Amino acid sequence: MTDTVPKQNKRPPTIHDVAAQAGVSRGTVSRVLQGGHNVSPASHRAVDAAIRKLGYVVNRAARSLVTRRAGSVAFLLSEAHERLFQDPNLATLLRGCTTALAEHDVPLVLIAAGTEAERRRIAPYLSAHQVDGALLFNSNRGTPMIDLLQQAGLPFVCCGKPQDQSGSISYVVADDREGARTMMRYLVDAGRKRIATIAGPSDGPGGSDRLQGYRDVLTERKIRFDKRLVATGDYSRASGESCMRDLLTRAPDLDAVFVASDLMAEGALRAIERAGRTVPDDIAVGGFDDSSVATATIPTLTTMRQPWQRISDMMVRQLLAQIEGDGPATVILPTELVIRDSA
Amino acid sequence: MTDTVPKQNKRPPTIHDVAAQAGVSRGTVSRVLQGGHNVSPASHRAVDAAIRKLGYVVNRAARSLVTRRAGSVAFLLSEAHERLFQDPNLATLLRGCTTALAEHDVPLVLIAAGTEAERRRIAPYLSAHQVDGALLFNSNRGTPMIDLLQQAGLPFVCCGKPQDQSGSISYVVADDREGARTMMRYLVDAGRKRIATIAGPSDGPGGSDRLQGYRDVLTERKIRFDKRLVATGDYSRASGESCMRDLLTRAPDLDAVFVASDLMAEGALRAIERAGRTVPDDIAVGGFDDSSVATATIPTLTTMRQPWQRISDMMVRQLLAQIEGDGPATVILPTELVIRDSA
DNA sequence: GGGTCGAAAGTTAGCGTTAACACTTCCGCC
DNA sequence: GGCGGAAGTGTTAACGCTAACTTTCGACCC
Repeated sequence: MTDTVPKQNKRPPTIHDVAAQAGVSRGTVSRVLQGGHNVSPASHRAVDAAIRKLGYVVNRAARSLVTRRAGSVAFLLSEAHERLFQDPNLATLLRGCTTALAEHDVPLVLIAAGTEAERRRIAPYLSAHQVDGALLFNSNRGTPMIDLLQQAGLPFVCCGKPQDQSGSISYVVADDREGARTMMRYLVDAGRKRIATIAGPSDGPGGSDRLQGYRDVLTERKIRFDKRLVATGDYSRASGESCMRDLLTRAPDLDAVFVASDLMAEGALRAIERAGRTVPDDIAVGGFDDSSVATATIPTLTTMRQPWQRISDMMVRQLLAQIEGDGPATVILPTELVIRDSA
Repeated sequence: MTDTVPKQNKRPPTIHDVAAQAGVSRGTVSRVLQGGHNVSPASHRAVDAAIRKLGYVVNRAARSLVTRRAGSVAFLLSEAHERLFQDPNLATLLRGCTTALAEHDVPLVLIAAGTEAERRRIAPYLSAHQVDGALLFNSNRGTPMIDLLQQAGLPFVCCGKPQDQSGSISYVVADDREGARTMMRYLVDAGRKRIATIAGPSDGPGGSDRLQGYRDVLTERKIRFDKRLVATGDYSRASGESCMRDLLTRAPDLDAVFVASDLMAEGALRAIERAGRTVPDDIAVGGFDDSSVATATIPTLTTMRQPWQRISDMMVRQLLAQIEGDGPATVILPTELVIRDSA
């Protein structure tokens, strides 16, 4: 009379089973799991074979209990709902961090922390070290989340320069200022004389650095700064469009525009088209990000590529290092000019 | 001679500390943690007070070890890289599930499973039940991930109807067919006579249901089906634009178009504008999704809202129920017509 | 008054892993 | 030939929690 239930889930193998199979002690198996120091090649091979044979996977809960490490890190979604849904960079970063962490076998826990209520809810979770560290996107807008993390004594790494630089906070950014300079030099070298810019909010990602880069090159090339050629958007498509309209009104003779994000650049392209001007013949447009929209526009966008892959990797590396006891660090990564049709 | 290190991290309080503080046994504290059955009101209060006073947070690793439950669920990113970055619905769903799960105090682990290599890597992780269940987005394209989950014996819920319906698979979808009908009836009732449609790929989200809804209403209203009025895109902006161009060539007299996604509708708007026609006067445009782009277009999009909030909630509820032992179920949620400027 | 029952509480045995410790070898060296 | 040390291995005590088991204590009923 066999069991009627098809095949009941028999317990997964434990380190004990592996030890028995390999003919060694649990301790030796554990040592192999930790990297195999002080284990003879023969034992190592035996254990490896046993692990494969049994399909053994370490029980993270048990490990976590004794090591007092969660073995996972959090990605904090600190953005408000609306913004979250629109930023193509967030998706890119999230994907990059997930992949980078997978390489280290560290699960990524997604945590919503956009509202005050959410922050209150997760505070005990973080304080109790249910994760070993946290990754932050766009930490720039306000610092409540950062305060919380510091108070919890949890290692964390921001993507983007945090506003409050008082404490030593780890962060990874693209070189916004130099990137802006590169784009500007490209426009100048292409013979453009009246170059406008649509900057982002000074407290947003990139901060005022991209605007600063714009000014740097004007100075460098001895071009007079004209404040009529500067507009400030909020990184949304709509703001890019309205800023461009304003610029075209204030300075109809402009022949290029450096836009601080691709999304705004898309809006700008639209405004230019509606004004009956052409890109790039009348007006050259340079973006920033090389996000997914850059290839979707007509014409496609010439833009500065942010090295998201490397940014993710560095954030993860920095975070893991910090968890291991390293001090905070800041990493600045170079951007790359991607030439397409708009300039 | 006090310690020089500022304030070393003293151990967080354990259930033992709480018991001592409350003057009860560990068992009683645990019972309170489980919901407080068979605990006298007095003890319950004492334990609650102790928990608050000590700032106690349960150690999930220890709990997990003894309950043989991970206490977390996975969100599987089964999309290839490029698509992932562009789908506004994914971000919405991800956010919704995170929030819904937070309510149940269940962490969401993000797992990349878009490539074959990634799938191979996570297979043991899933088989070893390092998560209690999985949430899937867009399971439609192929079933390798589903096979893997079934093999691992892990409960899971899909967003969208899975292609392979052989096994009984839990899924949650918006009522695509009825939604399409609603939009179509709206267009017909508005006096449109030649209504075209841009459908999505039949193996994509929404499948052929939205196209079916289109045909349903034609039949219902005794309008002859004209295959020149049907184009098939791939849900991208670019495909919406090119499909619309085709439609305008094949049937210049069309006076409305029902587009199976907002992103494609955005492309369609563009094609219409370029063709020198106006929306909604010449041509009415109806979208599907009510994603973030719907309010960003000019004119804003009339569209069918997918109830992402409820979809997330139901997915989470279903998954948790399944983890508790319930059988699979399918949930179909109604969509809602959102009237804006394009129709 | 003895028996039964159930609620409320205490007691205890693990859950699977690691890390600290203890124990053998075995090698090289004085 | 004894001694120190290192490499390899086994042994064991936690880690914090839950669940099953036991105990206590009244209430209630015949």
